[in-house]
Amino acid sequence: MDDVRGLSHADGSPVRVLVVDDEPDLTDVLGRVLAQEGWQVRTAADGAGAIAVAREFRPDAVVLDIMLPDIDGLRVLRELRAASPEVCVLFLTARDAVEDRVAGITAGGDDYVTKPFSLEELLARLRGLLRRAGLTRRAAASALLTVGGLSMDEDAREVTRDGEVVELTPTEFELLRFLMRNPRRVLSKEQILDRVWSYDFGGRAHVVELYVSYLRKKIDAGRTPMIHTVRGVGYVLKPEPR
Amino acid sequence: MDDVRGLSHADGSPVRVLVVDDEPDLTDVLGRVLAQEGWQVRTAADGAGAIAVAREFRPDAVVLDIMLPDIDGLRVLRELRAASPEVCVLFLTARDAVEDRVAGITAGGDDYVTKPFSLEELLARLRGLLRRAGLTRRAAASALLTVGGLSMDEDAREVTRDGEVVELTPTEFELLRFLMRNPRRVLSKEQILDRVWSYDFGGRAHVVELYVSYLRKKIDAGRTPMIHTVRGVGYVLKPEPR
DNA sequence: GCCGAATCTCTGAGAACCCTCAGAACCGTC
DNA sequence: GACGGTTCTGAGGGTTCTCAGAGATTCGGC
Repeated sequence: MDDVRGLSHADGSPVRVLVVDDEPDLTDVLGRVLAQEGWQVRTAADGAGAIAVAREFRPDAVVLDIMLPDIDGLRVLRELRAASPEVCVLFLTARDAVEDRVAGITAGGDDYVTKPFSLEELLARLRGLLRRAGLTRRAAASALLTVGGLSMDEDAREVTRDGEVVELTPTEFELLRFLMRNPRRVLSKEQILDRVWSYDFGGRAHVVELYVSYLRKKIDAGRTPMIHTVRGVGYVLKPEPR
Repeated sequence: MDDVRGLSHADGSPVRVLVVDDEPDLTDVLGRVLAQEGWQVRTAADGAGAIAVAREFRPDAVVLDIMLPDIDGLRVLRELRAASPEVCVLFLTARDAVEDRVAGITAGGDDYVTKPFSLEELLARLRGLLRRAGLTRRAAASALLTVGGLSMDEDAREVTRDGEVVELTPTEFELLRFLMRNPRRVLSKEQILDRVWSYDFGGRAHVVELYVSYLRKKIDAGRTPMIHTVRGVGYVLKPEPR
């Protein structure tokens, strides 16, 4: 379970993540979700706060909004790096500000997510960052999720059912990833919507039904179904009984 | 995987690289990239610092900017060589200052890269230096990359697909090298841009699409495609299934 | 077996994304 | 200074993806 939910240090202590953004709603949600994933979380609302917190918290990773009220995010980054060069950074950026400002970021191993993002995407990126940082010296094992006859290689973005490759669109992929990270657990449509779709998505839960139907067509077609409807509640992904 | 990512000494200890440049942004990114490649890295911002660090760090290779704020780079080199004659040096030079100064130096087996450079180019040069110096675990054979029916001789700059030689322009070659070093892993356009293009390149990710299209014409033309588009994410190089 | 509610699926429109072409700008060479 | 090769910009066009609406279907309770 440990490898699926929270990653931890070699000694078992939880990974520390610092979240920096000036919207309290966002830091709140992020803080809660990350904590739920088994990480130790602190938040800060601006650059000065981030630097102060980092000094004593010594985070392993930082989720950092580039647009901060006081100091420029890239400047904050440099400060953080000066204190601990190893720290991983996941940037949050507005869609249009991507091209010019984030240039060079992904080269150093860091990554970014454009607002508005889905929580699953942010989590996946963060996990990837930490995984790669912890594994630099060893072989770069790719993240492999498996549930019954289903398996997903997150790096290659390849999904197979009973050995056969299945082509998925980005949203389908994201939905399946969420299901595979929570096998045997019934997930409500609202829960799925909150995790897989961007936080500013206004639409109804109807899309979830639609995409579950897409997934079924590609994954369960003709085989023993793995995606089950729990009427009035939501959906479960279960490995077929052997 | 180990031979692809980090090179190491015969005894398995990681190769030590010292990076010397007065721009913190540059040493920062370089340091992280090199560390990610499995090397042990230290940085210095000037000649005096470099000499001091080298004394105790005893690097196997040095990435050295010729233009340093305090001491002339060539002077630093002489100092370093005096302490350990074996050290490999990769010079960083401004474009116009090339001929007069570096010409003589490279005779000694060292190499240079002109600013602004792409990270892939610098990495390739550094790997080449270390390989030729006999620091790698595997034999000092020429660097040969192979993915399915594709193979690339980095020294000869020759690429073949299913035995047929393919002519590539410098940028195409660099792009393909990056893809071949990360087979089966989906690379985003931003990632590719950050690695294959020079760090001062202001352009849009659109160029990546363009060059992928060039590469496809030369490499995949008429054959089973190896370069695949992952819509909304990026590109992957995959060996055709056998 | 019937009914209402929940769920599934089909369709189409709009948007996002990607590929390619043509030409301009930029080399280095002769 | 002209030329060939390379790199990059911009625009057009085709494809794919997402999502809303509406009808069809299934499910569970009665």
